Amino acid sequence: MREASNRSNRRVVYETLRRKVLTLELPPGTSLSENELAASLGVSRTPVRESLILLGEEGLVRVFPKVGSFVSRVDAERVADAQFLREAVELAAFDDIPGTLDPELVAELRANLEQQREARLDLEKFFELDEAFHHGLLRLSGHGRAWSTVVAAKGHLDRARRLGLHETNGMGRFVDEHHSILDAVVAGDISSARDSLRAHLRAVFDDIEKTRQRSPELFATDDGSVPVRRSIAVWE
Amino acid sequence: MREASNRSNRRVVYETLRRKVLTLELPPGTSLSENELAASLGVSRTPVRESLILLGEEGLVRVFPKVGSFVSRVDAERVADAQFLREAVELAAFDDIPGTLDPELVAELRANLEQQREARLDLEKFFELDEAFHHGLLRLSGHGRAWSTVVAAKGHLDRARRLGLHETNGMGRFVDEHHSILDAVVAGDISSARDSLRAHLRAVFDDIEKTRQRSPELFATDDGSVPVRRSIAVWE
DNA sequence: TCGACGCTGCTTACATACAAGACCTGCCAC
DNA sequence: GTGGCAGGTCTTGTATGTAAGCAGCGTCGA
Repeated sequence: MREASNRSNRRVVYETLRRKVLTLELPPGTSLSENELAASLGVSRTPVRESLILLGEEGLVRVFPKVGSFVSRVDAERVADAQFLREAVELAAFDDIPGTLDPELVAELRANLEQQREARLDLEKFFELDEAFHHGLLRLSGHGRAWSTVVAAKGHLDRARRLGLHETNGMGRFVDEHHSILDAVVAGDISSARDSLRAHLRAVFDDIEKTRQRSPELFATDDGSVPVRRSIAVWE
Repeated sequence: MREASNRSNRRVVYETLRRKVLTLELPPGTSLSENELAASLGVSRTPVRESLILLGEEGLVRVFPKVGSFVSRVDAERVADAQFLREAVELAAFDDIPGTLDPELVAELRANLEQQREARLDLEKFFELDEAFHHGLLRLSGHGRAWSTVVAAKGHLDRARRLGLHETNGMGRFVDEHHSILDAVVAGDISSARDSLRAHLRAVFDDIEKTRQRSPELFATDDGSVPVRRSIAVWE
C-alpha cells in the first residue's frame, strides 16, 4: 500500500471515524467491529483498533472487552462537564486580551462572521465556522493552543448540539450573538464581551437542555451497559 | 458488565509508563523503544505500542515514525497552556460552590491537609495529596469530573514543577496556602477563596519560571527535532 | 411453559510476522 | 585524510495469527 500521503493510515482512520461520530453519521449505539471497519476501509485491524482506543479515551466510543465497541451514548453529564470547561476557558481567556488586538486576526474573525451569515442554513458548514470563530477568540488572548484541549473534551457537547440543531431552522441568531461578542472585544469593552459570550454559550446549552427534555431517549447516562447488538451497515 | 475493573495489560503498561514519565524517573529525551519496553515488561509490542500512542496524544511522548519514540522535552509553552487551563477551571468552579458544603467532603479535605503537613518533606507523597486536594476543591462545586481533563492536559506542568521542587526544602508553604483556600471556602467567603487560590497557583507557576531561568537546559520548545539517541537502561 | 446447559459464532486482547524507511558505520576510491 | 556510497541494524507501521471470553440460541429435561 503506497499512499503518497505522509499521514499514517491510523491518522486517517481516526479522523474519519471521529468526524462520522461527531456528525452523528455514526449514531450513538452503533456497533463498531474492528473487522468490519478494517474491511470497509481497506486496512488491517491494527490502525482501526488503535483509532478505537483513542476514541475510547476521548469518550466517543466505548470498548467492552471481548464483547464489542460501540459509539457512546450522548451522556448528559459529559455534556455538562464540557459546557463548564469551555465556558471557564473561553471566559478566562478574555481576561488576558491585550490592549491592542492583532489586526490580521480581527480581520479573519470578521471574514468568518460574513461566511457564517452565508452558511446559516448549512449545519455542517456553520459548525466548522463556529469552531474556527471560537478558536479565534482564544487566539486573540494568546491562548489558542488551549483550544485543542477543549475540542478533545467537548465531543459529547457537540453531538448534543447537533441533535438539537437538526430541528431548528437556521443559525442566524448565533451569528448575531457572535457579532455582539466580537464588537465588544474590538471596542475594548471586555466586561461586555464576557457577558455576551457567557450568554451565548448558555443559550446554546439551554437549547440542548430543551432538546433533552423533548427527546430524552437520545440522551442517556452511560451506565456501562452494552447496547443491543444491531446489524448496522456502518459503512456504505 | 465490567469495563474499568478489569485492568488489561495495556492499562498497566500505560499507567506505569505515565507515572515514570511524570515523576521524571524517565527523564525528557529518554529513548522508548517498543521492543525494549516490551521485553522489559514481559509483554508483546502491542500493548506497549498502544500505550505510547496514548502518551503521544497526551504530549508526554513524541513518536517519530521509523526513527523512535522519546520522552518529550518539558515544553515551556505547554506548561503555560496547562497553567492557564487549570487556573481557568479551578477558579470557575468556585463560582458554582453551593451555599452549604458537603460535610463529608470538607472533612476529607481537612484530613488531606493534615497528611500534607506530615508529608511536606516527601515530594511524591506530597504531590499525590496535592492532586487529591485540588480535585476535592472541584468536587465541592460538583465539577469533579472536569479534573480528568485538567490532569490529561497538565503533564508538562507537573514535570516542570517537579524539576523545581527537587531543589527546594519542603512544601510547608503550599500547605499553608491550601489551608487559607479551604478556610475561606468553608467560611463562605468565595471571593477571598478565589484570590487565595489564584495566588497559590501563580506562586507555583512563578517557582517554575524561576527554575526555568536557572536551568533553561531542562526546558525546550519542542521543535520536532529527534533527540540524540542514547543507550539508556530505561528499565532496571 | 420454563429453566438449565452447551454449542457456535462473534468479539476484543495479545503475540508475532513482515514491510519500509532512517541512521550509523565501515569500507573504498581518490 | 576525506567524501561518498552501501549495507547492516535499528526503528515504527501494518498485517495477520492465536487465545480467551461473552452472548445468543437451540435443545433438552422437568
